[in-house]
Amino acid sequence: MSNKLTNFQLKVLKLTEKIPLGKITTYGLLAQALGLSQAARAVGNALNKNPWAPQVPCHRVVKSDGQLGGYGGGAKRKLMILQQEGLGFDGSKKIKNFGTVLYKF
DNA sequence: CTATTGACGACAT
DNA sequence: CATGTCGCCAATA
Repeated sequence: MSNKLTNFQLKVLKLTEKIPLGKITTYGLLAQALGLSQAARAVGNALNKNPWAPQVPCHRVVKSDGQLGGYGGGAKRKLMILQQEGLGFDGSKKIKNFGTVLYKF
């Protein structure tokens, strides 16, 4: 069982798990919640290894400008899931009412 | 320990 | 508004 998670990963996954249905957050905000305001990249990497997906809604984490960002199963998958959760998209690339659906810690 | 990589962010052009 | 460049952080080889 070589699935060993670092402390950093655990923190990220834990916060991600708290994102309410129908809302989203950003990699940067997650990083800030961890005290690392500039570790957005590292956060994305952590979610990429998410061992408990989709139990941990990593699909609710998007980029700071309202774009989707990436997803382990493919960006398309992420888009569909978010739509199912009631989120709207602008031109199929940006989240509608970004500021409104954005969940802040 | 050093180098490379990657689901990012901010700014410049 | 679209693209490019630099900076940041953690994980991995």
